[in-house]
Amino acid sequence: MAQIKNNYQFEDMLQKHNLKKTGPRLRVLSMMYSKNTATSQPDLESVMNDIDRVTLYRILNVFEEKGIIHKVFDLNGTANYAVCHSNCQENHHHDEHLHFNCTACKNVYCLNELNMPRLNLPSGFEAQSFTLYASGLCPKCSKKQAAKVN
Amino acid sequence: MAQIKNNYQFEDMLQKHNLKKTGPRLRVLSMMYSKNTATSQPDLESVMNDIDRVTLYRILNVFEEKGIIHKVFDLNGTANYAVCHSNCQENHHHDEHLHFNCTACKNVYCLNELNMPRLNLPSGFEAQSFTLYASGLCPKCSKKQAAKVN
DNA sequence: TTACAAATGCAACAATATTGTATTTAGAAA
DNA sequence: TTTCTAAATACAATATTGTTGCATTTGTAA
Repeated sequence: MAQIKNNYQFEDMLQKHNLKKTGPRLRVLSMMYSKNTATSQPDLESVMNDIDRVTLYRILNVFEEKGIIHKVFDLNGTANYAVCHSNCQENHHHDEHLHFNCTACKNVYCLNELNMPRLNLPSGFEAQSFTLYASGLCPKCSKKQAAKVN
Repeated sequence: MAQIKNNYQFEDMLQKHNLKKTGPRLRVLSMMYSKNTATSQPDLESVMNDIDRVTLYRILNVFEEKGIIHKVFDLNGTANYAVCHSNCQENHHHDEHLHFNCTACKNVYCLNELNMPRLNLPSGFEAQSFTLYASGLCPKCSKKQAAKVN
């Protein structure tokens, strides 16, 4: 699931988007690519605690603008960030996949393989994009719970 | 769309949920039932500016617990509150409808008539609830835009 | 190596939300 | 009606999340 990439590939990614190769940016990239779930803003902040808070916000913002990551709010309204796997372009995301929010471990999974079902909205509504949220138990947590019961 | 209710009905609602009939609660109820869209927290706060901020938060929280209203985050992560039209019960909401966020007027519409499509998740994921978000132009704003073009 | 735009770090601030506690009030009981 | 009490409100303080402005540092092109 998690794409393993080395530092050279992250440097390439930055260069490709006309972003300077800086330590903070490379560390944020490497951290986010090492996980198969989205990372909440509070988590990011505590893990990247050597990077200035404001710098972190600005890094996340440019990455989002460039289509490198996308922001998703979990069920508590907390901002989460995940790498884009679909073909996102600058200022034009294609993140119409399912976001699964585990109620136990709080992780947010991007289920890219699940594309949106077709929907016909009430007349007058013109939808430009969709996002689907589900909450429940992720595979790990549902296993744990099953183990407890036995 | 907007359910017209009078003050006696709001008093009944409070009583039914074992909540004391107070001025602030009645005014919040009447305000929210007068609209067919969700209301953002900032809007609520400025409209209900005679009610203490903290009191407003606490009112919204008990209403949500009791299944009278539900909270929905818009595309900017801003909290919005809307009355529950489906049969929501205490601590057990049934708000699996589409939330439509207009990119022009920023309103959030609860499209209750649209029920969720069936989805089969990747194995291991056990979903307990779904929410669907769409963004684009609402009927009013798409009309306005059409008028501009002509 | 130099120069400069871009990125970072720091300070201040704004907006959103929570906790604790004193005061007030709705509604039950006398 | 009056009294009493738990619940609700108001107020103060604080926490969290996010933004803006500016000085300093740094990546990179010349």
